[in-house]
Amino acid sequence: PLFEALSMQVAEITIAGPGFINIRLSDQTIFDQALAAPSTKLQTFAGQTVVSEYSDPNPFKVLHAGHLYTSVVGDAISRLIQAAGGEVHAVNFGGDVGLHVGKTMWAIVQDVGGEKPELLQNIAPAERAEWMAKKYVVGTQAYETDEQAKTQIIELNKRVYQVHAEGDTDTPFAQMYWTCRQWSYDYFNEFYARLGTAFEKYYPESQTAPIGVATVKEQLAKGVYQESDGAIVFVGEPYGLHTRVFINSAGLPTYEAKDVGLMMAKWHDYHFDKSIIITGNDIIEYMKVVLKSIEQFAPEFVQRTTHLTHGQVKLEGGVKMSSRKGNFLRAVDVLDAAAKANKQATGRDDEQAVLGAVKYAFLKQRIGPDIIYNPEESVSLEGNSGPYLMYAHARARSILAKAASPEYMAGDEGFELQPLERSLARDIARYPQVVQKAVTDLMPHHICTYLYELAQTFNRFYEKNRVIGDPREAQRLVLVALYADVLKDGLQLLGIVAPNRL
RNA sequence: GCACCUGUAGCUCAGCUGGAUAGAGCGUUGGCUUGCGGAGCCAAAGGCCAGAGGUUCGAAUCCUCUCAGGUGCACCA
Repeated sequence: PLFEALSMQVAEITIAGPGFINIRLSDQTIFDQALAAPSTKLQTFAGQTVVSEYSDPNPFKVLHAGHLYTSVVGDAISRLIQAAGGEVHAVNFGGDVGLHVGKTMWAIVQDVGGEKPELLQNIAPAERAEWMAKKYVVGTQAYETDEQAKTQIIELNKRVYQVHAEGDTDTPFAQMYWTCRQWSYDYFNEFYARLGTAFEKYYPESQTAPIGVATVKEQLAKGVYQESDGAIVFVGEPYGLHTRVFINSAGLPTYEAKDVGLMMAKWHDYHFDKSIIITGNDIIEYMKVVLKSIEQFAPEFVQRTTHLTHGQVKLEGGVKMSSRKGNFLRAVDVLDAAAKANKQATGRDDEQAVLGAVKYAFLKQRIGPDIIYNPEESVSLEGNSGPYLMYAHARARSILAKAASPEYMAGDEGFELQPLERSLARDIARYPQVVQKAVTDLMPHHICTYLYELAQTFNRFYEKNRVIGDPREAQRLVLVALYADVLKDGLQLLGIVAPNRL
């Protein structure tokens, strides 16, 4: 029976040199596979609960290019997992407590002239995020150059923890803190909405910190963590890692403890089958230590966790950046550069095209190394770009709009494809395998590479073959429809909207 | 110093669970295109896959070393 089934699908088997056998599928088989391609359902994550953490901006600070990048990548990966049957919960972790908050709050209090929450109303809503970012820079500089300021900032940092511990919403300082904190979250939400991504839950460090502290102290008693110079640390050397502080000598949790708390909170909330954390690659070693420490008391959490890391976003031409001075590449700088380039290239303002351009430019590259972003190239309608594929999709839809909806008659005897039809059908048929690879590797760029190749194959076909009015119109229309569907589906997996008309 | 990441065409990148002649885009050069949205198509030039060893029938891909660039190494996040 297997042989019989095969013989229906295989057109030819040839020896193709030493060690190679070529098996040519029948046109009917290729065509059937193409027909099934756009609607294939993958099962890799079927029935699994997946927590996907990415973006992770800190309240009281500005969103930089890296946040834009990780948001785009994290969104695409979440969509991939979802497409493979997973139930994805996108979450976001950020520091609403910690030294940077102390620095910013210190500068804010200085700037408005005391702990007077009513004075915050002088800051116009549109300027709040920018204003706070500047205060962070001022606070950071003061912390480094002014001993007295440093002492005050450390004190404020403790007070912020206290505000949380006591549930303080009344004192003037607490009111200022809560107001500014909310400004940050408003600013984040607006940004994510613009990108077309959304988070189910924010895990502020103020929430994970107490959990982390409790967990670390509990495991301290069991010997997982150790005391050292008044701090609580995890000694990583036995595992080939380094030692890190989880609770500092002042008794405050560091990022490490907050991350431990985050892991516990995620588990408590979701009982995940898989936990994916997407961050910059500067914290690879850090994360290894944190995970190794958790592995000592909750190995299954760590087994289910994947830490994906990516490089930094740099603008082509390389502007020197210094986060200390606050003149690094911000998320809006990237979007503005793309919008400007798009306006120049097309003469129009088109938010979807700009977003498609930026997302595609980020996603087409393998996750890992730094990415060099070129705004002009990203918005170009020629070459391997988001707008090019969006256009390709619109053009295909336009062909379809001119014809009656295609009907494919299955089971024709002696069904044959012409060479350019065949290569198009073959490329379409490959789609599920490509998505499968992207899902398995958690690498969206495979989809980009494929979609662009598909568009090229289509253009070669389209160059030489009339669709409407041709004797082969019926099956060609089917191919065009499948092509458009695959493009739309693929772009959608990347988080890119593919309108029928541009 | 130790650890990790990266090194493929002029530029930006695919290809990396080993397999046929290493592929795209941009840029350069030369053609095509009165037509379903020509934003395209065809072709040329351009590579010691950083370098050297090793494993293998076979290496851009795996291992070792060297070189170059980047990042991280206790109370920041």
